[in-house]
Amino acid sequence: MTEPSKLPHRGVPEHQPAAGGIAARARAAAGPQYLNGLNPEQRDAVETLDGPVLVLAGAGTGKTRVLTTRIAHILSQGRARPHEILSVTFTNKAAREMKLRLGQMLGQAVEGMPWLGTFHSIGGRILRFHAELVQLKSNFTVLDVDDQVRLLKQLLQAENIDDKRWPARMLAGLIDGWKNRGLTPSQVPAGEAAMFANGKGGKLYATYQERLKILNAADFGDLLLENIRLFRENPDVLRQYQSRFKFILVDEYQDTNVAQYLWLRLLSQAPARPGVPLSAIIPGATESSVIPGRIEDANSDVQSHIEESRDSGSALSAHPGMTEAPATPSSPPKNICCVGDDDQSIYGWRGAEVDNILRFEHDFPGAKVIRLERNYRSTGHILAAASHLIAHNEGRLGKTLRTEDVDGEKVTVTGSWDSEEEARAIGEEIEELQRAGDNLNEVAILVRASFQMREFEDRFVTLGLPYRVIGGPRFYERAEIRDALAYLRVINSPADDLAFERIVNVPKRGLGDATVQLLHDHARKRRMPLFEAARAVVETDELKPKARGSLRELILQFDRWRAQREVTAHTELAEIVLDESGYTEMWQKDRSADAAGRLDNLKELVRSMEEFENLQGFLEHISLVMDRDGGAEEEAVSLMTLHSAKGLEFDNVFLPGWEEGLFPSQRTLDEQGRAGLEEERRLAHVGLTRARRRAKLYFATNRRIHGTWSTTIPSRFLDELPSQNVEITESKGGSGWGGSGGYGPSRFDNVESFGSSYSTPGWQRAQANRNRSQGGRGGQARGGFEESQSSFTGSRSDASGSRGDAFSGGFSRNKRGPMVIEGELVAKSTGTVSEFSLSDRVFHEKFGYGHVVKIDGNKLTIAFDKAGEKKVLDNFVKRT
DNA sequence: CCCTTACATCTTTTT
DNA sequence: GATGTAAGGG
Repeated sequence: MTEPSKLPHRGVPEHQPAAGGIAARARAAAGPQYLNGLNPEQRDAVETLDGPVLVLAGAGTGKTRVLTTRIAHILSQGRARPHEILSVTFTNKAAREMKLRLGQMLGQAVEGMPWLGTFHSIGGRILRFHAELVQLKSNFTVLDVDDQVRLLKQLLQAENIDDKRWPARMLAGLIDGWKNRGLTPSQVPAGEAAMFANGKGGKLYATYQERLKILNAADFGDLLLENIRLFRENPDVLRQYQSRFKFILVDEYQDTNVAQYLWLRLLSQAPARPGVPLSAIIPGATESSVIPGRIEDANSDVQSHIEESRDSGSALSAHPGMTEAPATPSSPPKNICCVGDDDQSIYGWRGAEVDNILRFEHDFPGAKVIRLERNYRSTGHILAAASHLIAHNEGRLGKTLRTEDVDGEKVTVTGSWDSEEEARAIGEEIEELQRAGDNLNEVAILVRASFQMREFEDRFVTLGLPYRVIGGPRFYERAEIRDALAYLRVINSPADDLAFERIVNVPKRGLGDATVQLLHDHARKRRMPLFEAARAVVETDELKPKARGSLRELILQFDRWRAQREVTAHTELAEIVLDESGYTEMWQKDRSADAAGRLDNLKELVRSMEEFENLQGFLEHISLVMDRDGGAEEEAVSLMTLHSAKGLEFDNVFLPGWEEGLFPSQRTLDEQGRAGLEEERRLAHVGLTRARRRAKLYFATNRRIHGTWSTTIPSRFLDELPSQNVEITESKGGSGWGGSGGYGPSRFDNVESFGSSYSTPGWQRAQANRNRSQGGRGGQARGGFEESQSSFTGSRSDASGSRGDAFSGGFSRNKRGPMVIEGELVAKSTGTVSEFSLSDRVFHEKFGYGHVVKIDGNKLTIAFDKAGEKKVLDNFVKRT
């Protein structure tokens, strides 16, 4: 606790004094006001306006400041007007913050930046202008995951596919993945399309898209994918946007997916004369010199990317641009500036392609790369720990974060007996901080998975420690909000079948599955929306009198509301609808604990409508811009996942649950192999770099996962921390462990006695593999891998080298996790012949007996007698 | 048609 | 261990 009480930068990391030399200072003095206080690299990033620029901005290096200052610079230099700058972010929050900061920098006039927003909101905006060109109407509905799944469920039923075996959610995930990769139904690789429902996947995707058009709806993926299609099929439209956007800025570029990449690429192909170097393009010139031929080249260029991705069957190589030559030099990309940090790419599982940032220079020839490596956030020890950890990753551009700050306190690692003790220890430490005068707003607990949160909540409730959970279900994803929106959607567009179906029996009106089915049949036969079908059906005697009566009543209500819409303010209309439909009443009568909260949410929804001019405008934006951000700013500890912590910073950061299987997540390791491990490591890096002054890591020896207690092993990431920046402390819980002084090897010897799995053949074989590769050369497994990844040797030997690592020796060699990874790599690279053969009878601890149906290296597909078909590693089954 | 019981499932989640 | 979803009985 010898921390100096005031650090010069703390709390204002973006307003540090210029740290450059005399020359830099002189330039700064000469330049406009807003450039003051930028360091030389930041300033370079702001002032390099022409040509492609990639700003590699490490954690806490002033990324947002560079982006906003750059916009200010473009505007003040008269290089473009506000509506000629395209500036995309991923989150509404980031967009809001940029608007806010720009406003502060420029005085006002930010309203004139219509093209500052998220990928999806800008994509949606463009799409609405040209909706008819992609078979939509401009008031199309944006569906969320829920609607998507329900629609797909219907399609599955129509195709007579068992949605037990082929869940709609899975198909939704596949389609989402395809859209993320920029693939329209016809472009999906045949192998992948066949994966779902015995080859029907591709067709289902196609019919899904058709249904969306009939429903006048688009899902999130469509906002970009249909935009790309729009541009490709209508060069004149594309040209219009290409010449409008003089400058393009992209935030968090490491998180872009293929679709976003293609979209950016289309927009950034400047219509230019062949052979004119980019530097010669002066502002304004792009407008006048439009040469159609070149645009088509730009188009077909991107088209060929897509074609290519279709041809290559594998998901990995499907990334366009991975193998082909650089973009046509004669149509140079224009002024695009991407800011990102490959070390903070944590959304790979959602389709983000780290390769986009890794290949930037290749994709945009002549690109200038600027590294921001001066960290203005964390103390020396924290930064060193984070840097050393992330250095274990192989696939990165490489940055070295520096700080001029003091070393501060070492990063601490604390072991506890179980997760309960972990929560207790953290609770006590927070109370201690509180007593010492720290603000609770500067304390955060970052967990890997949300189920970890409960334990902390329980603890904090008993301690009376105020906390707030960040993340969780979004406001508009809550059932009551979606119900209310569904009513409004049916009023706005009677053809919105999904919305109609959602509320037709909410509250209960005696219109159950049978009735809905009847309406569906009727609607399908006459190719009309459900609502129209309902109108027709009530005139017949197909329904029982009771159902018929309530359906007629419902239709009359909607007719009345639609009429009222003309004469009533939209907020008032919403209140009337919620009231008259009996929806509010339904919750008022509900005696469950959260009913009151739901009613509050409904009020909040109506309140939020005030910001929009009318119902139409509200509905257009609601699904894109509604996010929580609960206002109440009382002093409280923040509790959130590592993912939602990105972009935030706190004085004190607690990082519990650093155990194998949980963090790194076993599932990620199983599914994504080495890439997954690296992403987990980036997540660890993100976690550490959130901390300004104190980062505290924890692991528990026992944790309850899925209801049963299991013994866990400290995360390998702990081993990867540099010992000189880490301090190992004893848990204050005091239970369980005798104080044998820290947790040395002896402790982990203890741990091992718990795990019976350590004597299994699989474990021993894995250990043998591990030892071989530890030895460096020679191991057959290792050799195979090195052949395919030539750069691996150097970085890895450094990484696993014994010097410096905090936990080298001792238990770190005895961990279970790495084996799986190594084993998988072995399987992939050497194609080791499995000791199993087809139709062998096998036994699995969890799934029971079965027989082998497919062998892929050491990965087996086994048809279990009871559990069905599963993929397992051969380590986990025994021949019978 | 609604309510009950059994059963499986169980990261992360910007839009 | 809790939660949500799907089939069965009233």
